[in-house]
Amino acid sequence: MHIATDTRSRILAAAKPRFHSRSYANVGIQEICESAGIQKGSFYHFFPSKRDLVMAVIDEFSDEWANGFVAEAFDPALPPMERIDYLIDAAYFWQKSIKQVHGRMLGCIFGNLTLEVSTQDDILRAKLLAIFTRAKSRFSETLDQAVAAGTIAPLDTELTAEAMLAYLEGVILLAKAQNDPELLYRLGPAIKTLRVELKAA
Amino acid sequence: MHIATDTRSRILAAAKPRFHSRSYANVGIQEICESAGIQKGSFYHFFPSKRDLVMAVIDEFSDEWANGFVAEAFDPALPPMERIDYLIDAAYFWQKSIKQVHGRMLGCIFGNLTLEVSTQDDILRAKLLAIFTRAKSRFSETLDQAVAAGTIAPLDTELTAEAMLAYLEGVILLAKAQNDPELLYRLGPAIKTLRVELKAA
DNA sequence: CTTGCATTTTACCGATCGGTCAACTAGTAT
DNA sequence: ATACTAGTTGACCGATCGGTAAAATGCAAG
Repeated sequence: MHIATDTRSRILAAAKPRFHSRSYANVGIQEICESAGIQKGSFYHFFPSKRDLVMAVIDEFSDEWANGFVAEAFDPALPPMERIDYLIDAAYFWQKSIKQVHGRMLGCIFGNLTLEVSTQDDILRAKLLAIFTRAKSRFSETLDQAVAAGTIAPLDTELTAEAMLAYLEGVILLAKAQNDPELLYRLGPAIKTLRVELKAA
Repeated sequence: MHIATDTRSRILAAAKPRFHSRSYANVGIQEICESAGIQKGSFYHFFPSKRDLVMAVIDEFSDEWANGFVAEAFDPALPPMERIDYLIDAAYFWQKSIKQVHGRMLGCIFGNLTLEVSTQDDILRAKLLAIFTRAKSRFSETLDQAVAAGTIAPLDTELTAEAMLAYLEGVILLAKAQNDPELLYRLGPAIKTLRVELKAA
């Protein structure tokens, strides 16, 4: 591991907040290079294309969440339904802290990118879909355990998990439209009222 | 009303499907002019800027919906909660028919634009927020009537309406990530299970 | 000392971006 | 006939886009 790989991480460090706070199309390679103190040719030594860069950014965000709030929230030591509360809380506080620093509600980078690029780039769409699929399984495992524990009545855990994920993304979308993370606080807890019944056999 | 105003509508006709199927940044004025058989200078005779164009596009979509499916769905003759079913159905069939023609799930242009531009352009954000606010009040009126009719137990109709709107947008987002409108069919009906309780006084 | 490889720099590519401007056309009203 | 105006044209602006290629640099192993 050379110190030189530091260049790659400087590029990522410059790209991450930009893609999060603006959009895929609105962030240029040149700007990233300037911010990283790098020449454009050097950028293309580490990333074959802009798409590869944003995929690396997606991975970084994904890892950050998986090892951070998500790991805390989906702690097996917590009662299942409390994990969902925890996740909503974490999302709220995160968005709120970003707004305090940045002045704006930036929302979920996965949702942002999905709506921007998924009709134009199937590879990016697949990448983002994989993120959502993983998130959904965290929810469905939790719901399975809640049903097993008798905390909630039996339901279609797969579909309800997907519904909860959709709801979370939707609330973040609306909060972004209002530039106000407080909407997450007001609407977040209702996620637990969502139910998709089991289909009769 | 001159025939010449036909130019303006040709511009809009070219712009609408493009902004819907791609993104704000990815659609250029030049492309729109070519598709409309128009010179660029002519475009700027009718629209002061790209932003004004997209606002006109937003208005057109909004009017289309308001006079179409939304008017049908929120028909006072229907029992309140059936109106919501109707709206979900309409959204599903619309997305499905677009996919059949276009090959892709395009989603909701208001949601798409919101996530793309709302950190970068407060005027567009305000415009989109107004769309959502109007949509929310359709939901909340419906819920008010459902509560009054005793169809559903009392709840916070304002917040529940907002939750339902968020859920709808979220489901469309996830469906777009999967490029599959069927998700709307599977998850849509669960919208009626959402509840935000009245705050104790 | 040399070979080889990873990294970086510099200059460049054609294309496109949103937007401007002055000249021109056509129809209308006086 | 003339003057005014809405509409249209085509050329043009500087800036930026994503990406490329070749030469230079630094470093490490033989």
